[in-house]
Amino acid sequence: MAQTKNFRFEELLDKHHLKKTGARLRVLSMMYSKNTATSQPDLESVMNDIDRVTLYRILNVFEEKGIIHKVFDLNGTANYAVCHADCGENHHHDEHLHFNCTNCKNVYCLDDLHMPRLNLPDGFKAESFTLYASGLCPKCSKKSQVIAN
Amino acid sequence: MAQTKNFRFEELLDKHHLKKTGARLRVLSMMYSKNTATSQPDLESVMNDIDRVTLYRILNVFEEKGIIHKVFDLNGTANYAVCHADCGENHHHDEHLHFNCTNCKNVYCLDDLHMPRLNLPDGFKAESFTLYASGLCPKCSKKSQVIAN
DNA sequence: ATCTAAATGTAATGATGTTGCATTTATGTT
DNA sequence: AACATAAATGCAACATCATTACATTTAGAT
Repeated sequence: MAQTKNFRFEELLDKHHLKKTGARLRVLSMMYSKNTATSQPDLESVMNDIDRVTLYRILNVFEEKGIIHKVFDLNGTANYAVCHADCGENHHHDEHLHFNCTNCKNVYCLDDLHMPRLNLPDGFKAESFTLYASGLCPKCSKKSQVIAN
Repeated sequence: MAQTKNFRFEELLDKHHLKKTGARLRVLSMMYSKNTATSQPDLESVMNDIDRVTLYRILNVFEEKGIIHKVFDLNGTANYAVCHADCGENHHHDEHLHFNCTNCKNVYCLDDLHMPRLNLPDGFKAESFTLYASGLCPKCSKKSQVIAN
């Protein structure tokens, strides 16, 4: 199974004309295994043998290629999540809800919740929308109930 | 008129039990005179006689008091805008659209566009919503037309 | 096996966020 | 009007993050 998955990631890199390096495969494998977005500090703490700058560049190139998209959390730090939709080079579709838990700080991409159509005031030409929400995620809202009782 | 305005800002500071200092009045006057959000670098370039840390703390205390609210632009840098709605201490209502122009980088608060109600997946307890859009603002979309012709 | 462009590591720099402490100032009280 | 004091400011310092330049290594084509 691990092989199947790895194979999938290698294909993905091929498709975007990126060399299949260990670092990139590990980053992909980590990001695809989570249902929350990942910040660079997160990556650094897990893969402390890979240089900070390398991670920075991996994230950048993945974003350019449309493999991941960037989303800022409540503190303004960048988090990255895999693009499930059809993102292409410099052409992102992350018009879903980003939910930032105020307790565990995780950022969830809720892909099913799409943007409603909005009428902008005269002159504004929107190219993309993003929706943010903050509050408690399922795990943390369960915990806070337990504590309250 | 300048006096009328200043008087208004002094009242505002009084209301929140903040001392009426020159730096604070100037920050208020600048922020209220613009229809876009202001980043700390913006403030620093205009008021280069005031210390960076002082501006940082002014922005923080204004946000705590609900005088301004924070919004991150496409680069993840904090921008601040005056709260037109009824924001109180640690209690913000910035659930309107934040429009980030990709050309001039300005962030507009479009207060009239409120959030639609959304049904979150089970377990998610949202406390606040924010809506982002990016694209061209009226000024820049006009310019780009001129260039195109 | 070799070659080359791409990827990585290292070093360095600038911007920003944040805290501690000494000094100054706004404002209530005498 | 002078004073006392808590609040506000300025300065120094440090942490983190974003970003670039350059030297070295490596993946993949020949």
